[in-house]
Amino acid sequence: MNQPRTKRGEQTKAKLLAAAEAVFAEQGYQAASISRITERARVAQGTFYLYFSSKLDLFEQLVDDLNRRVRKAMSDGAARGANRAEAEREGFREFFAFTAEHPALYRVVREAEYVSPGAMRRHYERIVEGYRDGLTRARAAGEIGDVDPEVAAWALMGVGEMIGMRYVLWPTGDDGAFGSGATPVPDDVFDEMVAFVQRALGTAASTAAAATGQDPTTQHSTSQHSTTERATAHVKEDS
Amino acid sequence: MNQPRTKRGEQTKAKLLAAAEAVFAEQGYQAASISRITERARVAQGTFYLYFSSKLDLFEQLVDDLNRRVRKAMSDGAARGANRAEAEREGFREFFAFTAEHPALYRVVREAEYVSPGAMRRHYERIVEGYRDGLTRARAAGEIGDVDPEVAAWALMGVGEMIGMRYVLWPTGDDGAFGSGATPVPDDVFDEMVAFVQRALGTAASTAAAATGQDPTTQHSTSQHSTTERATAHVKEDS
Amino acid sequence: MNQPRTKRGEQTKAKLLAAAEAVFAEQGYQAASISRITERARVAQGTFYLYFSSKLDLFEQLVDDLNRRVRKAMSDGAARGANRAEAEREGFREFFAFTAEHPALYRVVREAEYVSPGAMRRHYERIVEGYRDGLTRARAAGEIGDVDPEVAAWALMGVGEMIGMRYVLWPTGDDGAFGSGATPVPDDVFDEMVAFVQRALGTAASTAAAATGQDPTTQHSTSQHSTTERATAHVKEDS
Amino acid sequence: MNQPRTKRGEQTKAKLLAAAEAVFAEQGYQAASISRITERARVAQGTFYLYFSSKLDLFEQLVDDLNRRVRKAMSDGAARGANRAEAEREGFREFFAFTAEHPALYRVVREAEYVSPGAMRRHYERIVEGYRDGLTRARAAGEIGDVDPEVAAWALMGVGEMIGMRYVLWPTGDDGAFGSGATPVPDDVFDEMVAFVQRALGTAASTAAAATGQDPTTQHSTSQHSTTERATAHVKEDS
DNA sequence: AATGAATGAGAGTTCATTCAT
DNA sequence: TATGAATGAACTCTCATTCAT
Repeated sequence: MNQPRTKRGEQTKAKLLAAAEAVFAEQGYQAASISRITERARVAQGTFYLYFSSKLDLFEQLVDDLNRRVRKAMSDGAARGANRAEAEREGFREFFAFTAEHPALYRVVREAEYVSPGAMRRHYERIVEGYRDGLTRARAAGEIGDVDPEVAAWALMGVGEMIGMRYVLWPTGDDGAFGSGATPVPDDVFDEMVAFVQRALGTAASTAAAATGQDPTTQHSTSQHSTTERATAHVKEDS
Repeated sequence: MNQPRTKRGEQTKAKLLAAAEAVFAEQGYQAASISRITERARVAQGTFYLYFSSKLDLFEQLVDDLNRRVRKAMSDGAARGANRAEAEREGFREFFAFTAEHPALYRVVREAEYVSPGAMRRHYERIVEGYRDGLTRARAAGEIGDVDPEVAAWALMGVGEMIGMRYVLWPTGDDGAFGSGATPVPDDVFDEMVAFVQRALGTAASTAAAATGQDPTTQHSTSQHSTTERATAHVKEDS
Repeated sequence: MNQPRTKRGEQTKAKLLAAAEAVFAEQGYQAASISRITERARVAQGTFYLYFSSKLDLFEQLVDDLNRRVRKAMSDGAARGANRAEAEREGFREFFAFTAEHPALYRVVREAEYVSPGAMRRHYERIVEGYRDGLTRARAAGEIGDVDPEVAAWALMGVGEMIGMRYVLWPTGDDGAFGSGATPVPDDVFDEMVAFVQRALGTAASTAAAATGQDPTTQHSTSQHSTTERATAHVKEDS
Repeated sequence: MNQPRTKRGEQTKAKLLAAAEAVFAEQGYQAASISRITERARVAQGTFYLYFSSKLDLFEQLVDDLNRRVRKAMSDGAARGANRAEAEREGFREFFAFTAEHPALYRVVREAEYVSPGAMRRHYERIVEGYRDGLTRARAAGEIGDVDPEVAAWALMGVGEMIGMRYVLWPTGDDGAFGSGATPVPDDVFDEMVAFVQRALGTAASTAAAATGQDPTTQHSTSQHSTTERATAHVKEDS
């Protein structure tokens, strides 16, 4: 409920947040009990209420915190790109990396509609806001086609969320249970998805690459699978 | 637990499923209690266990049932389209209509990760399967670009889900609560989204329209924003 | 929460009410826990909430029920009196008898200010109403002096409550703990109190006795139940 | 736990007692938490246990303190009276004034049966002791009738408590909640109550007045009901 | 087929109290 | 003297599920 006023208190609150993230990721918000969280944090149950007024309060603090961090990661990634196309690619790369490292955010937000609609909307809207502003600037700069930034931003959000869910969070097995080691998106899927998005937006490099016949997939460094070259080459041929 | 053996039993089970859908839509799966469902169905609590072995069983039956119906609606919509582009458009139209009419499906599936991962994956995979098969055929027929049908199908699923969430289910106000009357997607947003998808897929008509610069928005009446003019250029030619 | 719909349910609710009265009498409302009540009633904790929506609901039902019964007892007692003075005496006699038998009412009502102010006021006001109506009629009939029925009724209520607390409920010892066997008011105290009240009201017999210098307290023996016949026998002689 | 040894300590303890009185008055003993009390006193929770060994200890210290002060107020009031009748009247006046100013005492004592029966009995017995001694002396002096001082003292206590509760503490509205501004007893009710008591005791002036039939109510202004005329007949003669 | 009473584990939360600083 | 973090037992209440009728 109150902010910690001593170092010890700060540490305790941090322990609780970390434990909560872990427990939420494992069991989800509803199934996670305060007692399991405090147990994992190795504090007494009563201690929880020193720093959070309720389970919901914890939830909202955690979502807001993770949301801030995922947006930071995404914009840092985008900033790393030398051009619009690279910025898009790197933003998504960071998004998936964050998802792999913090599955709690992802899962808990999807569960949040009935828990805290406000927190859920805030989460999506803030990410979309980032997309939208980037798209608006890019359109003004002629780097992308004449898309509606708002609608496109929501569409991008959807693509990222669904691809993330399918390829980052789902276990490879077919048993429907969650494996412990969430894997990042495979390179070929990632490239395919980026190409999908860039065609949808009419991103310049993509178009240019299509025009020049260059294979734009060479521009990224960390590709691990050889199957991705073909990913967006077709665009030119199609047009 | 068993299938009803009499007409009366069938009606009772149907009442329970309808009540469950309504209660789930209002409160979500976790918050919905058997007693609230039986109350709404106007049967005694014990009656519930005549037809469902557990709350989870009900959940899975309901999700599977709604999934079957939404896929039917989508494929009926797509079949109505005279060409590929129209099929895409009409499929989405039905998807959003179904979402507006059955918010329970939507909301409950998002909550389902920790309730029944199997049911959740099955739901998405079945829809994606439909997309994928359609895309595979369309690509073979040269109606769309050279996209990976699997990845593109997941991306489409993501776009549909997110646009549906944002524009069909969220109330217009900013209060974060859910209004009672879910509204279908506004026309201009719908057009913009369809155009986004068609550019991403390289749907034939779309590309052609983009090339000729024609404005085909006259085909539907209620478009409101100027950003949509180019979105569906192909339709005219198609018609 | 709901009324029982079967015989078994009725019995269970009755068991709960009886157990609650006993536990409230022993420990008071605040200290009594639902689990102690259900334990005493030999039902599961959850059963409690079949018939009461909360601890407070139980409290209010119990207070209202006991209030109804104490007023019945008092008015039955008063009706037994052959004249005004006897009616007063017998009403008080029943009040103390009820207090001895149902200490829960007494104790719980005094605790109720912060629990359910409404229930507390209702309790007192209903009893006072009975007094007030009786006094109003008595004054009209010239059986008592010219007192304000409302204020006098509250004063009577106060006398009864305090004498009851002191002489019925308090243990004889000085240790401040509660004995198990609450004793009814000793005869001499009872007579003294009745005389006090009758002087205050100017009850006919009392005044007459005062005038003639007789000591009306001598008229009765120490018996409590069967000895009452003669209790107000003098009244007639006095008048 | 210990008595404060410094000026600062004394102030802190005083702050705690004042805060406790306020919180008890607002919420009652059971609902009042140490943390709310220390919060209101603007000290840390741990500080509480420097001066009180437990919540119960605080309770008993507070009750004893307030008891001392109410008895002082009452006996000061009584001493102001020029004769027996006036002493009675002024004692009650102070009692109600104290009740209005310190509702905590009143309310908390009624709640105390299960909290600290000892403190409760002590509270009542000390006040009754004062009444009893006064009545004993008055009877010896022939100022009142031949009443049993002990029983009459308890009856007076009851009258005072009930009238105080009804007319001082209860809000005028019918909503059953407590208003913030407790009002002292209205004049007419006060007069009526004093008359009731004086008739019960056979206070000299009262009897005399009754005999002469004089109306002495003109002495105070706000009398509202006609039923009070005869109530304080003696006063005139006394003045 | 249908009822509704009964269960009991487990949830979130509060609180008087202790203790290291 | 004063702080505030930490404790853990105990509380009220909910719920999916079982069972006798």
